[in-house]
Amino acid sequence: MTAANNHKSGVGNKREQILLAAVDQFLENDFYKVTITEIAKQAEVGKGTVYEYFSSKEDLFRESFSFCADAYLQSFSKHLVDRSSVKQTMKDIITTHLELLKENRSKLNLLFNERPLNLQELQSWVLKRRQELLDGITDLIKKGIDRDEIRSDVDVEMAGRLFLALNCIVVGGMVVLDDLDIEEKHLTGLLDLFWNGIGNLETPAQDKISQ
Amino acid sequence: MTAANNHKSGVGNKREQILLAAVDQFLENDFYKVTITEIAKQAEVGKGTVYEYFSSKEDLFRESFSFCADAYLQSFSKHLVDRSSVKQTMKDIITTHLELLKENRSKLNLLFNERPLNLQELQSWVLKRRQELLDGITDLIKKGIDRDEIRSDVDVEMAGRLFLALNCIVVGGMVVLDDLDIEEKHLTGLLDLFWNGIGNLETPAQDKISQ
Amino acid sequence: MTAANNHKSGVGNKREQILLAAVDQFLENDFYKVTITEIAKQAEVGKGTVYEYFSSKEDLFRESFSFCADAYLQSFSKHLVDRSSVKQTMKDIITTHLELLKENRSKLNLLFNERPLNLQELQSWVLKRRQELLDGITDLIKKGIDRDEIRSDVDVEMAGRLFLALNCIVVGGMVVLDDLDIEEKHLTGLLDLFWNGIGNLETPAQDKISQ
Amino acid sequence: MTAANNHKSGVGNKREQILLAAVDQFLENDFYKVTITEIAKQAEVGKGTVYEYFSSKEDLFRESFSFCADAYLQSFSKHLVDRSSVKQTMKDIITTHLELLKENRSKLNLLFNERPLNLQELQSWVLKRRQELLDGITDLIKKGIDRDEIRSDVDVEMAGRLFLALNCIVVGGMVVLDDLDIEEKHLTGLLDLFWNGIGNLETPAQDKISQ
DNA sequence: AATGAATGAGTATTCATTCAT
DNA sequence: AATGAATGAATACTCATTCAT
Repeated sequence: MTAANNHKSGVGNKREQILLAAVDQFLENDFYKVTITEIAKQAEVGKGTVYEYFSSKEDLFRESFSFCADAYLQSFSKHLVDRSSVKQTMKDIITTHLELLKENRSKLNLLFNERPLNLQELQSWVLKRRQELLDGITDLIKKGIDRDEIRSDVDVEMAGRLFLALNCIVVGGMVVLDDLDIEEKHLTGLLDLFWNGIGNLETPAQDKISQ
Repeated sequence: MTAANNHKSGVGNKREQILLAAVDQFLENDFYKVTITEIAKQAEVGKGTVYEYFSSKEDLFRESFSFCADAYLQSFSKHLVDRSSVKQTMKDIITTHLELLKENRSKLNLLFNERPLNLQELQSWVLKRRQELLDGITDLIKKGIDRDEIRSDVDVEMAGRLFLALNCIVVGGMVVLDDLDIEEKHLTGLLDLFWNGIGNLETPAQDKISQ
Repeated sequence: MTAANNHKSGVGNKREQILLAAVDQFLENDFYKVTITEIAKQAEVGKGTVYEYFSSKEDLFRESFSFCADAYLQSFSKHLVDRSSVKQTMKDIITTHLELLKENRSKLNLLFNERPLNLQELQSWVLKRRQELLDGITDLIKKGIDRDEIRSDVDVEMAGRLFLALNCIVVGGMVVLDDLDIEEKHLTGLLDLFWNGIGNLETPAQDKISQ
Repeated sequence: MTAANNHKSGVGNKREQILLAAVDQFLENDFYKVTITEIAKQAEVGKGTVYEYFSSKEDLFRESFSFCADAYLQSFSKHLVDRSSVKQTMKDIITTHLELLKENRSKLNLLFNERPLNLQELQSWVLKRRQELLDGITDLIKKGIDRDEIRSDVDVEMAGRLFLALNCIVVGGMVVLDDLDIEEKHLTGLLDLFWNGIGNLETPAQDKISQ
C-alpha cells in the first residue's frame, strides 16, 4: 500500500467489501436481478454507503466487470512471453482459464459473455475490453506464424476468435453451465482439435467443397 | 373442429399473435427489458389476453425460446441427412446459421447465448434444449468418423462443443456484436480452420508438448 | 357530460378522485412535501393508479394548478362583462376572490403564489397562467379609462399589477395567513384605497417630491 | 475575549461562513432543493461542522431567513425617520427595495414570499417577522395622518398591507419573476397610484356603489 | 373468451443526521 | 472543536398480475 492511500483503499475498506460483493452477485445473476440492497447486505454496509463509492448501479457493474477483466487479462498476459512455443502458450492459457473457472468466485462469465448487455452505455465499453483480449490472442497467433509454428495461410482474426470461443464457450460452458469436470486429456484433446483440426488428411473429403 | 372454433388453432389466432410478438421482443431485448404491455400492444390483443394463453411472463419466455429453438433445430436438421460429406454439411450449417442471423428478426441469440439465464427454473430447461443441439452435432461428427472424413482420434464431445461455439461466438458474435459483414471467404476460412487446425505440420513445434 | 366520455371522465371516476386529492395536498404543502403515496391514500386508490392517469408528479401538479387556475379565472371572467361600472366590477372581483378563499378547497394560493416554483419546467408555465390573469385586469382598467371612470394618466400595467397584488396579498394573505375575518367594510375600505389613494389632496405634501 | 478564542465571533468564523453560504443557497433555491452538503462545501467547512452551529437544516433556514429579514428591516428603518414627508419616505422605501432586489444575491424572496412555508414550525415565526415589517409601515402611515399628508379616513391596516403588497408583489414580482427593468417613471407612477388612486374624481363613477 | 383498469410489491437513489476519531 | 464516512428512512416510479365486466 502506497502513500497515495486515501479512504478508498486499504485492507478491510468498504469499497473493497462492496466491490467483492457486487462481483459475487453479478457473476451469479443478471444485471437486473441483482439489487443494491442485496449487495449492501452482503458487503455488510449500509445501502447509502454503496453510493459513497460508486455513483450508480451501472457504475458498480462497470467496476465489477473491470475487476474481473483485469484479473483475467493479468493471468492471461503472464503467458504471453516468448519463452515457450505458441502451442504450449495456448495450452497454458486454457489451463489457467480452467483453473480460474474452478476457483469458485471467478466464473468470468461476466467477461466472456457474448450476450449484448443492452444497457446501451455499457455495451460498447464491454466490447472494448473484449477486443483487448482478442488483440492479445491475435498477437500470439501472429507470433506463431512468424515462428513457423502456425500455417501462414491461417486467418489470424478468425483463429483468434475461435480460440476465444474455445476458452469462453467450450471450457467456460462445460465448467459453468454443464458443471462438468474437465480432465487433462480433454484439454489436450481440445487443443489438439484447435491445432490439427478434425479433418482426416488421408481422405479427400474436404476437396468436395469447391463451390 | 374448424380453425374458427378453437382459439388455439388457425391463422390469426391470438396465441400465435402473442407468441410472435413475444419472440420479436425477446430477441431484441433482455428478459427484464421486455414488458407484457408492449407484447400485448404489438400482438394487438388486450393485456389480460396474454394471460389466457400463457400463465406468466416466464412461461411466455419459455415458449418463445422453444419456438426459436425449434425453428433453428429444424433448419439445422435438414442438413443432417446423409447426402453430402460431413464437411459440406458443416459448411451448410454455418451458412444457414449466418443467414438466420442476417434475417433481422432471428438473431437467435436467445438460443446460443451461453449466459445462464438465471431465471432458476428456465436454466435447466434451456440447457436441455442446448444439449439436443449438441447431440445433433455430435452425431454428425461420429458419422464423419465412420466415413473416414474425420480422424478417429478426435474427441467427439469436444469437437461438437467447439463447432457449436464456432457458430455461436464467431459467427454470431461477429454479426450481432461487431456488426461485420461476413463474406463467403471468411466462412470458408473458418471452416478450414476447424477442419485443418492452425498447426504447421512441417514444423515439430507441437511436439514440444509432451507433459 | 358528453358522448366524448371515456374511462377518464364521469362521476366517481378515479381521475377526479386523484386530482381532487392532489389539489388538496398541493394547496396545503410544498411540491416536495407532498407525496404520491399520500395522494393515493387520500384518493382511496392504489399508488399505481395515480400513474394511470398522470404521467408524473409534476404532471399531476400541473393539472392541479390548472384546475385551480381555471376555476378562478372562470369565476373571475364572469365579472368582466360590461354591465357595471369598473369600480363595481373590481368590488365584485375582490368579493368573489374572498368568497373563493373562504370556501375551504380553494385557497388559490397555488395560483397567486409569487414564489418561483423552481421546478424549472413548471416555472414558465405558471407565469403564463398568471399573465392571462393580469391581461384580464389590464383590459378592465383600459375600459375604465375609456369610460372616464379611471384617470387617463394612470399607468395601466402598474395598476393591473397592484390590483392583482391587492387581491393576492391583502385579501389572500389576510384570510390564509392571518386567518382573519374580513368584513364588508374592510373590502369597501380597501377598494376605496385603491380607487382614491391615500393622499390628502388638501395638503401639498405630495408636491415635495420633485426630483 | 478576543475574536480568536471564541468560534462564535470574529471575522472568518465558521458560523458566519456557514450562515452566508446558507443564505446564498436559500435565496436561490427551494428549501428542499438546498442541501447541507452543498452549503458545507460553499462555506468550506466539514458537513459535521454545520451541526456544531445549527441544530438542523430547519434551524439553519430560520437563521438564514432571520438574517435576511434583519438586513431588510434595517435598510427599511433607516427611512423611518421623520425628516422627509411620508410620501417621500415611501418613495425611498420602494427605491431601496428595488435596489436590494437588483443587487443580485438579495432577491429577498425569502422574506416577502407569502407562501406558507409549511414547515409548520417556521410558519408562525415567519408571520411574526412579517408583522414587524407591517407594523413599521403602519406607524409610518399613522404619522402621515398626523401630519395631514394622508387622509384621516384611510384604513391604516389595509393601507399598510397594500403598501407591503406594492413592494413585495408588484416590484418584487416584476424584478424577480418577470425579469423586467423598472424605471424611475414606473416607480413614480406606482407611488402616484398608491397615493392618488386610480379613480377619476371628475366623474361620478364611484358613486354608483352605494350598497 | 377477451379485456384493461386497478393494484402494490419492488428498486435505485438522495440526503439529513450521527458519531468515532 | 472539526470532520466526513457511514447510514437508512423516505420517495417516485415500473410492471407483472388479477379480476370484474
